[in-house]
Amino acid sequence: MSRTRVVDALKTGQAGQTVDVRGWVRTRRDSKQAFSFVELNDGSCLANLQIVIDAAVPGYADAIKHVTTGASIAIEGEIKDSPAKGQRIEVHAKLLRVLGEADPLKYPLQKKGHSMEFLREIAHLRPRTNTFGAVTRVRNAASAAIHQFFQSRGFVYIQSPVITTSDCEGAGQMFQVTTLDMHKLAASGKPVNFELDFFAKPASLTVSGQLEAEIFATSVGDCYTFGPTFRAENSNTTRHLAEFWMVEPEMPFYELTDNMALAESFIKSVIGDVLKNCEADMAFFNERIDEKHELLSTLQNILDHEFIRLPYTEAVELLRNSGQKFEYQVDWGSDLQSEHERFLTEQHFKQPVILFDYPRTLKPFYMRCNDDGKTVRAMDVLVPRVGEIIGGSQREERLDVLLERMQECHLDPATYWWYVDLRRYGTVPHSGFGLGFERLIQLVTGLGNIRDCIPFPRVPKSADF
RNA sequence: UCCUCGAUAGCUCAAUCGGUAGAGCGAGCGGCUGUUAACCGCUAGGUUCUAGGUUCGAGUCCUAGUCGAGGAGCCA
Repeated sequence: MSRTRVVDALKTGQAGQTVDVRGWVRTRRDSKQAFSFVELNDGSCLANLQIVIDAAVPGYADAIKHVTTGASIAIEGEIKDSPAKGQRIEVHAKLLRVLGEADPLKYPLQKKGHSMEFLREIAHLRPRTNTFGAVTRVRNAASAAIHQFFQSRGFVYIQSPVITTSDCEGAGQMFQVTTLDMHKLAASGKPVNFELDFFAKPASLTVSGQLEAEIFATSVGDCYTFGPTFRAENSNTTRHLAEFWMVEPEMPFYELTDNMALAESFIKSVIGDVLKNCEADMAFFNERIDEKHELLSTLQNILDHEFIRLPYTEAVELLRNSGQKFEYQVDWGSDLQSEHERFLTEQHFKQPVILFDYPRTLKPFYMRCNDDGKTVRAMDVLVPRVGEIIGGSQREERLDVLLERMQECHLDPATYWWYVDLRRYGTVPHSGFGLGFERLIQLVTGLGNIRDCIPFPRVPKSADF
């Protein structure tokens, strides 16, 4: 007999069927003389399967002692309609095997709730909780939805390199990659000779796959990357990770307005898919994670309305005339503070906002310059709860302007020779954006801290597991 | 990196003016019960984050550090 997953047993199981179910014990409630109730979870869904084990099961008296929270068991039994409220069906065990015990004195997970901080310290066990089981399934569903969105539109999935020797876009501090012996180097007191290093030059972990994606956008067409990126910034916030996953589509012949439209339908599509495919998990987040129980309505609101499109210059005007008191003053030419962004998306519009046409001085060299000479075709998508979830732009496709901009940003075109080549040979208008995957998970799950949106968070001073 | 707060039982926390370290939950045992975040009783469980210092006496005050949380900056 093959194993039945709990999700299938609960969904389609009918009284009279014999099943083999296996998983981990969440709780056990005893009726001393008669039988025990066991809540079995195998991770296939949020809900547990209730197992009834009575004294007639071979070895009951001995085995039941080891059926404790966290233990793994295998059950052969018969599905019956449950006489009590709380579940449609239950399994009456005929055979019980304890596969792996979990010493109740030592097993760290209790029946009752734990703080998120504590669970981070036991990241190897936290997927066994309701919350992290749900996060894991939602993260999976969102990944699938992302590929589905792009694949159904003919986008090509590109694997951009994790190790790079180009200081891409200066998007942030980079983690160095080396095989040089640091102890020897430090002891020798001599300067580092990178010619002796593995790649014969300084190498780092990537901060973005965008520049590589542009190569493929200008060859195979619409494409996207979806992979890990690394920032060695000393950021200690609820919205930053040193290692995070980023989705970066890049499209030839797209102007900024096309880029915005794609970003909007992308976010809506993924949220819609997750709501549809993870109903129970999403209901759980709405009930148990979001204190106000507004998660589902917030997400539905995002689906139901068109994103606001607001030029940076108008946003500055709006903020200045809002009557709202801000800690930081709003000036044209300086970046909006998160309090300003939050005001726009959470209080003023109460829905996602796409800000665009930023001052060129605030943005990197590759963004396309507008004719006004002051702004570039940049866009940021702001969402309630999370803030900036997408950053993107139309790329500068004109060789002369690009070179001028690189000079302005004190970048050496020789370092970016291959990137410049894309403008030298058959250049086309093109656009793209980057979406922080964990921030999307934050938005969808309602979790307050991004460290709970990735299985094993890497942040300053912490990279356990 | 900066600002604020915090670290006490397995977990979540309390401990008044500097004077014998407690509770709830969890766990063990017993009872009760088609139970379901079950319920009732009993029991065990402590290097009060680390290193110094002040004091007759420090969980409590001082100094330094480590780690955590929230906010800010940077960004996705």
